[in-house]
Amino acid sequence: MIDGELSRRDQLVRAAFALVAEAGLEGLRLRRVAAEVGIDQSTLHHHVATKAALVAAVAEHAAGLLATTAPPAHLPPAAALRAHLDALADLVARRPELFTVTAELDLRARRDPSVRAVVERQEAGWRAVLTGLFTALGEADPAARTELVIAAVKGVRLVPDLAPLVLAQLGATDRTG
Amino acid sequence: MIDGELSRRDQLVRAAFALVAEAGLEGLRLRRVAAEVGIDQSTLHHHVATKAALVAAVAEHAAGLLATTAPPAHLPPAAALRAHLDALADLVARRPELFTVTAELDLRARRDPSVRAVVERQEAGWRAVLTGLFTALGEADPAARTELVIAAVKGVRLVPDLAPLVLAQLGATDRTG
Amino acid sequence: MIDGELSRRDQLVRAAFALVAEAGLEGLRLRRVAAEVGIDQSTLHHHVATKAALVAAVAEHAAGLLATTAPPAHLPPAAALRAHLDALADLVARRPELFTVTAELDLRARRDPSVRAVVERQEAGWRAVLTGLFTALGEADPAARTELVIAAVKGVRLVPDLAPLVLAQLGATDRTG
Amino acid sequence: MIDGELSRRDQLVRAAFALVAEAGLEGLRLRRVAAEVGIDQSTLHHHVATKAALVAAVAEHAAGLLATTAPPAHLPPAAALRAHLDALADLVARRPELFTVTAELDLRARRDPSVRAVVERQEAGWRAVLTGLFTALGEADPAARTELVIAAVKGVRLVPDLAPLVLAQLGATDRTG
DNA sequence: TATGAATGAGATTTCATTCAT
DNA sequence: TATGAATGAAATCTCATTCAT
Repeated sequence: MIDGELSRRDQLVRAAFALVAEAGLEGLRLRRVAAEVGIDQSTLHHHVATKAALVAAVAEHAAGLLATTAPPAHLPPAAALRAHLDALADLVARRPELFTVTAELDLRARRDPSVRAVVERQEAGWRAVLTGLFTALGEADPAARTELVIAAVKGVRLVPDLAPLVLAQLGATDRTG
Repeated sequence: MIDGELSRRDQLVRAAFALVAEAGLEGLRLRRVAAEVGIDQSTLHHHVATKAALVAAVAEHAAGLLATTAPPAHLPPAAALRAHLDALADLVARRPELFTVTAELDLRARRDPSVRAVVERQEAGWRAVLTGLFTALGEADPAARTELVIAAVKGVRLVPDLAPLVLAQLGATDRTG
Repeated sequence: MIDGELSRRDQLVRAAFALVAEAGLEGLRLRRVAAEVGIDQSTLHHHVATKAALVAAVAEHAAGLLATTAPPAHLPPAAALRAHLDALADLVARRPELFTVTAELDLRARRDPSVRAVVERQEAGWRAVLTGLFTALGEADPAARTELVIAAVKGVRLVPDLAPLVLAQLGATDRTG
Repeated sequence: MIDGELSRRDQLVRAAFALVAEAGLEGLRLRRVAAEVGIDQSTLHHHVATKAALVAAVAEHAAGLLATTAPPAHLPPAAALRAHLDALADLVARRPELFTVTAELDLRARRDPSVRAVVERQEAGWRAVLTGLFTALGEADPAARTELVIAAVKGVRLVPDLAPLVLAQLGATDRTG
């Protein structure tokens, strides 16, 4: 799907996404979003009712992008985990802004219920996948391993250069010896 | 030094800190900060020149609180690492807002040089401590272990309940066997 | 074009002009300008980006009014000079505020480059006209005569009643005999 | 009288005078005046009750400086006129700021009665001197000549470089031939 | 005489949103 | 779907002035 075929709404969401990556949610200005798409600021409201709705849409967009790292269902657990972590590393490298935006959204989710809903749904899915994998791998404490992975990924979000170094340590089966 | 003896400036910084924890940096309002301390909003500028300066002062305050988790110098490395992680877990449990504020500041640091300066200085110190410990412990890749700890801590910042679970996995000497 | 048909921007500029005449540039308040036109103060910014831009527009407006005193091109020099001075005297009598505003702008021009640009352009045009006339009249030192006229006009700006007395002395061809 | 012997009040008045020359009456800030003298802004109020009083004092100071151009009483009229114009030219060259300040005060006088009182008194004196001289010189219309001189001087105030050119034309006895 | 703290009034500007066209 | 004009609420910051010390 090329850019020209995107709906106005999608264009707006992507423009907002880019703006959040650049200036933060705090720096998000509807005027600029509209300008980026080439429409008037008041026209924007025909496509997105309110600023909060736009932010929620940005959250949905981000969740969609993150979902692409889910491992294929048919793979054996060890390979699936490896595939997932590789996909994450790849995504961090190719689209670092996505993770900046995610960090912004995590903070916003604390105060905005509609953002929280999206963020929590995405995270629940991720958590389920990881727990499933670690359980299949026979890990002693799959939940703990899961949280470590999630925390580590979230923690390197703003420093993409360090992501490979950190992610490489998460695939190892044994944690204590 | 009890609260009543704090300088007005310190009172303001702490009030701002609390407000950031509650409403985010985005929701920080000088009016409310002043009101919380019981002075006029114009008087606030008598003590803190500008909002940016206040935010920087909040960052300093946060850095100071985090510094209390540094392990005592005389401890052997294994105990020092344990002490540090325990102190972190303790701080997360007792003062979860500190970590919320830290997450806010990490994002702000991307755009505000004076906040960035404080945040980077704090993080550099932390990194040095961890790398020293892991080196002393004979870890194969002390830098990698350091980044994993930092990332994991940052990643659980907003979910204090999960902190023990995650932190418990970071002290283990062996990662791969 | 009657007042009711003026663009909002023009209405605002004229209201600002009147306010400067009354209270000085120092006393110019956007709130009052907007109120005078009957719109909200925030709407004013929809038409004029910034206060400085409004002041610059006022300067343009003043320059336009002053330009009406330029003598018709076809007149012989003596008549042209007389016509110009008469037009000036007439303008001083009919629109004394214009000259008050001009005096304000001359001072502001020292500090505001965009006002300076307008003021200097207007003055350069005036100077060129006068020098042309005095040269055509065979004056010994056209530049000197020009500056005397300009200075004298500027000097009586704030005392319209004295303008005729002063202007009457500027048309005389011979200055020293 | 050297600077160190000036009263605090005089120091403040001179500092204010300099600041008006630099930033205009509009840009006059008590804080800066106090800082320039090396005292606290609130201490300033022990010496000058109010900002308006300080401005009036600046006007007095300016009037005092202008008074130095009055011609010695004993000179014959022609020489006295020449002496006065020379003194003016000299003052413009040596202390151009004085004339900037004067221009500011003329505008302020329109709105501030206490400034107006000072300015009018000074101007009345000047007018009396000039009219006396032109009368003694047997001018046909001494009042008119007086106003031309006053206007011309006021008109070149902001362009000291042109002052000699303009002033030179004001001493000539004959105006029409 | 000097100061630091406090005040209150006010000013410009920004921004999301609405409405009529 | 699109727009330009308008709004109202709010926010930061400035500044002269006052008061207690």
